[in-house]
Amino acid sequence: MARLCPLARASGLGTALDRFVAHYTNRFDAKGRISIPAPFRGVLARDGFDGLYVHPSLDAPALDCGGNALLRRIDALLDSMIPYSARHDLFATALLGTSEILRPDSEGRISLSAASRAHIELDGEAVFVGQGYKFQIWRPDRFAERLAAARLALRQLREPSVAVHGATG
Amino acid sequence: MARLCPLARASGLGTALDRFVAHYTNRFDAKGRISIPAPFRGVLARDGFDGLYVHPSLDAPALDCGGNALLRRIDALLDSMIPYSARHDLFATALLGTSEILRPDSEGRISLSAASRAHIELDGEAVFVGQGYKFQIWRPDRFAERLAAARLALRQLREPSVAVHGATG
DNA sequence: TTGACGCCCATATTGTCCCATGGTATCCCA
DNA sequence: TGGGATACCATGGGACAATATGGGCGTCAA
Repeated sequence: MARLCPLARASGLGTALDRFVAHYTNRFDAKGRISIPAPFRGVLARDGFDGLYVHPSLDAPALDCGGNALLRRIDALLDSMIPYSARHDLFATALLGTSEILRPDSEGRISLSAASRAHIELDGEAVFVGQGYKFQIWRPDRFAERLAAARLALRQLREPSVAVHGATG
Repeated sequence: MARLCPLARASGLGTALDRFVAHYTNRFDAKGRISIPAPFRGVLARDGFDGLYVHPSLDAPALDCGGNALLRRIDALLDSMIPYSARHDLFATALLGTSEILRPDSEGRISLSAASRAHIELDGEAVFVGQGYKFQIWRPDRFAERLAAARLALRQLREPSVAVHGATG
């Protein structure tokens, strides 16, 4: 079984119904396949999207993944623009041109394209990070850095005057 | 709307399956033929257009391709302009006058006209870029440049001041 | 005749489907 | 409460199908 973060294990969030929560680390096999965590597959099934919509994250070295909920956000953005305008085409290129619709196999595995793997420099393992209406795929060490930075910022926010190293989570 | 297969209608997949998404790089063979990516062929088949409508892009060194959905967009654009106006005739010439209708062979390949190839300086390889209701054909290096620009523009539009570790949505 | 084009077949590669397996968590019953 | 049985899940690998690509051949028009 995939390694589950302690928070999810303790709270039972791993079985959340309609939102992607918690994070899981899985391995790529020799064929380049990787399992979508079962809880995420459950969310996708509820979402009604028979497949997985994937595109490079705009703000992070990661891939954004989801179903109809994610697709609706992209549709809303494009529909707000004038068809056939330069602006529409530019955004369609960034959002649709770099996307893929993957079809998980019967075991719930996907094969990421070479372009997607290269974008986040995936190698051997990947972390699936729940983000509510979508989830992200990270390179493990990059995600650890991001997580550490987030925690540090949180501590500093709560106790600005206390030495960071002494704080306990 | 294009006809939806029963599965797509039932599962809500229609909006995804009827759109050109992702991008693929294919090669020209010695005869100047190139394969339309299979997923795009599927969208075209669903669209019902017998052939492939192609014309030079208005704003980019690329070719716009599609079926009935693309033609409807062009019609709508022209209908929004004053008939016989200079503007109307200009667009009609650009969108209709320089277009061609190609017949893919039994393997799903097309042969672009010399004019079309010259327009985007195609040589050896071409990138097929999904844009929803249409797709574009690019020279690979030009597409890489456009993609970088598009992603930058989108990032700036969405969140002018992005938090380092914030949620990306 | 010659070259462009459509149609057919061949092939290597890639992707998909199916079954197997080992490990882990969960459940059930004593 | 504990221990065994069971279900679930990630992972591995073989078989098969789909796809991109190469090339031959006949037709038609210039």
